[in-house]
Amino acid sequence: MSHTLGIRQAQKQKTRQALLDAALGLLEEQSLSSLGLREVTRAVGVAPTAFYRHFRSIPDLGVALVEEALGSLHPMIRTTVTAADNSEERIARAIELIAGHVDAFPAHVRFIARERHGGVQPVRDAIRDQLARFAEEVKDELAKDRESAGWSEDDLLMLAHLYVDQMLITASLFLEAMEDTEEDRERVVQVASRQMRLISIGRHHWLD
Amino acid sequence: MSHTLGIRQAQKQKTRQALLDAALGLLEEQSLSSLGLREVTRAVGVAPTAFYRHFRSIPDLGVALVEEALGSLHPMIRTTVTAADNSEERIARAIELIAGHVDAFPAHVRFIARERHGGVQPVRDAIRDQLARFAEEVKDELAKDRESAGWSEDDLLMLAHLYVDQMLITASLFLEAMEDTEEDRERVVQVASRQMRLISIGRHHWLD
DNA sequence: TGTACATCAGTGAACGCGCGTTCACTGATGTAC
DNA sequence: TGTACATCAGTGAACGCGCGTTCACTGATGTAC
Repeated sequence: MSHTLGIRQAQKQKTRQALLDAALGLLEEQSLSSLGLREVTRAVGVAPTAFYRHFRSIPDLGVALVEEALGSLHPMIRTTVTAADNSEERIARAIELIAGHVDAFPAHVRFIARERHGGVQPVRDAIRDQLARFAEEVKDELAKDRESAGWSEDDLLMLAHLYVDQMLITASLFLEAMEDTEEDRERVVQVASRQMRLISIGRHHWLD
Repeated sequence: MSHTLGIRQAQKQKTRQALLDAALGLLEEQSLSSLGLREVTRAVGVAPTAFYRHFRSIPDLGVALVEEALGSLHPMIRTTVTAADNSEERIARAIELIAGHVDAFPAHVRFIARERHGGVQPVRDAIRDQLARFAEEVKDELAKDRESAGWSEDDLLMLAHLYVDQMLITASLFLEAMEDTEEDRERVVQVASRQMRLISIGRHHWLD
């Protein structure tokens, strides 16, 4: 016998997820700071008051969206970093991974890029904390690489932040290029690859 | 005899500037996408309708703010890049320049960081265009350096974008650290310096 | 310098509208026996 | 299995409020003669 949720709880989760999805969709064209509670419930098709059964406020919903969005970025960043040393093929694969992630979760990527410096402080804080945790993980991943021999903890963390920021910049470029021609997208690939390569070269000669 | 504006035009410019200043102040705690016209006129002390004598809409005011804010960033980026080769002292000086600029124009820096990926498209477009122009200038500046011998135009532009992005990231870190202790600020200086150094090293060995 | 008219930055009343939040409610689901 | 009661996700009416925009206006500044 599988342990299923009660009908009530299952329905509640479904509505909650619908609110999150609707909000994410509406945030394609505006910032969280101007998103309205009624706007979200209207998009879902529930009464405005139903919102309060799930979230205290829009900023509260925003924080929940951070968890969801960075949950999806998590494996992407991890895999990308593992792939990102200075060999050409591995850099190319890392860039492809980022491009694929942006294609799969464009709204998540947009949300993080937009709200990272956005107008709602609890959300900014949540993103900052999650990205710091990512950087820590990336640091641990980098530490395993034999190229990291002789590196201090501080330097590894510095490099980890550089990689995380670079990935977000690249993801953001792919997002902007989503409706462009294949040629424009290729140009993004070229620039991102070269920037990643330059960082890899810097990493390689760091201890010279 | 100096050519002064008429009293009428001078007063109009003064009000216009007051609207821009008030908007910038209000944007410390929210995004442009949620900024209200009445909010801005209230802060200035004029009737809501006076707004229309100066701007069509809030996004229109936002575009004007981009010009103003990036006008102030312009000399900073230029000087920083000129200073940013791989010698330790020059990197330190570049970081100091960025820190000084953030101290002098925190609201401008915050506005650009926030609205670069914000919810108002015309403003995003204006920022993207201006940053692309900056990158072109930085490229021209880099081209003059003897270390750029043998570099392709594409590679120089790639490096220019990397520098511009890195400067914005650093500026944004200083902004977040503005109310922190001196120790926290020093940590930002350390990380930013090392990242800049790593990029410089990558640049130095690019043609190996 | 003075006068008569034109310009136009800023005003203030009025409008319709959507907002966030409160409250008592309903009725399906859950639970105790 | 059936019954009686409790829970609670979602409802719908109502509220006061601030919003963006329109319009005809005022009165200081500018201009022509």
